[in-house]
Amino acid sequence: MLAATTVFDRASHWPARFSKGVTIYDEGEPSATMYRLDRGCVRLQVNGHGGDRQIISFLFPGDLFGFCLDERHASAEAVTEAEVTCYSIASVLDLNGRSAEVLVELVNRANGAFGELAHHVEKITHLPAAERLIWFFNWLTHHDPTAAATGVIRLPMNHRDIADYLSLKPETLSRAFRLLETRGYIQRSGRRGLSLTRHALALRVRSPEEFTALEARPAA
Amino acid sequence: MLAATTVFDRASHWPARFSKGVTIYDEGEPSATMYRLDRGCVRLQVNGHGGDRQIISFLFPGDLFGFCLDERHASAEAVTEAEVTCYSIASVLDLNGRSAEVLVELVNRANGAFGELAHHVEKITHLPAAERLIWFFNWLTHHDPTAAATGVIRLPMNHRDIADYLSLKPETLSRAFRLLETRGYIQRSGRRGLSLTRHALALRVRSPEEFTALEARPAA
DNA sequence: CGACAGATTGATCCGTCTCAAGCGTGGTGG
DNA sequence: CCACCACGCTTGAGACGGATCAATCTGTCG
Repeated sequence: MLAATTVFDRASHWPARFSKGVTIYDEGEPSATMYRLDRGCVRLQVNGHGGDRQIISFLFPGDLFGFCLDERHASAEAVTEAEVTCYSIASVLDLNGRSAEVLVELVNRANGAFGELAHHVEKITHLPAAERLIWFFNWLTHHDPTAAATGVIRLPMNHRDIADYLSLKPETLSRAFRLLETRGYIQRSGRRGLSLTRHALALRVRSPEEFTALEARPAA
Repeated sequence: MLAATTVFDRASHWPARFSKGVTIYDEGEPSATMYRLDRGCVRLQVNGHGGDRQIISFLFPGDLFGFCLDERHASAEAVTEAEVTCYSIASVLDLNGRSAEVLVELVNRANGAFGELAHHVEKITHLPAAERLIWFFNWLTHHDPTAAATGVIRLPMNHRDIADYLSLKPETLSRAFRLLETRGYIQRSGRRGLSLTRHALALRVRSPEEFTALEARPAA
């Protein structure tokens, strides 16, 4: 998967680093640079009127972001210290004249992001709090083979970020955490550490749909 | 704006027509064709577990859709009788080798859709029912210069579609309609016709943010 | 080790969903 | 062209889930 992104390495690029909490770009800014995340975690978000914030997606190493040709449609902020590779958009466009892979890669990435967001919307609007959280854990493990195998997750973001991603208030999220813990789906260690129990892992091999529908609703 | 889409007319293309309610493609299907909508209205949607449906976007003439290179990430259905131009994806990719505009056009469309969806999520998760509806009217007028000028709208879709787009139940949507009517923001004629009143039009010149925040909340 | 931001817990409120009847419009057939 | 029928929209009453407000607790970092 890293190989796929090296398509762009023939365009002009350079490394950069953003520290925790820093804004990488803001919605509405003109865009001249796109990024590939190499280490850390980044969030894409839309900031609403009254300080309300909707996190659109969390990005992990290997993910591409900011490939807008005109201006930024959302903001990007570093969740943790983040190392990225920056690509000049002009030179990526130029590269397209020489290599057809560029279009394929960009359009696939864009469509993938769109599809993922579409499903995210469906989930956060139709699932109750605890099931949204399970959905989130499932989604996290898709981006981390280690977590998928062992069930151990080290959350890079705080609860407020998760709440804004799942469209819940921190208090409600906290109650959802406790509910899943009580029911034996997760075990927590500290604020950022958690492991999916055998119980949850066994269920997770099936489709997320079945998992959430059949197992999270009824009381243990 | 129609001129921009004729970029693709150098690729192989043909016309097609779908009647009301017909599925154009389903999520998960392999994709070999992309479309430009010429007349009518199409909806993109994700179908959840228990018959729950989230409408991601309504498409209008001039809009491009289905430009996935591998498989469909969402379903597309005709809201009304719809006339489209179909483009072979293979030949669009081929065209990219000869014309750099192809990449620019596709990536811009994809990013535009992503940005719009991101904002849609923010709205439907943070706004109360009546304000979501106002947001929807505003969004509709962006796609129809005539409506923007006169304030008269002929809805192509039924209330159930609007409800699934705004993530509301039909009953709640109905109450939101009545509320806006009572407060003098809209007048309705029949099930599909409505006009934004002077009151609403005057407010609409400002940003949707101000409009929804300042004017829809307090009782008249 | 100490302090502070972030997380938890409890009590209460409010908006939307749900279930159940009545419409009314728009489309159909006579 | 009009009358009728059916589907979709409307309206009401009640329940429920998440939001809110406020106090306390606890990891994490200096």
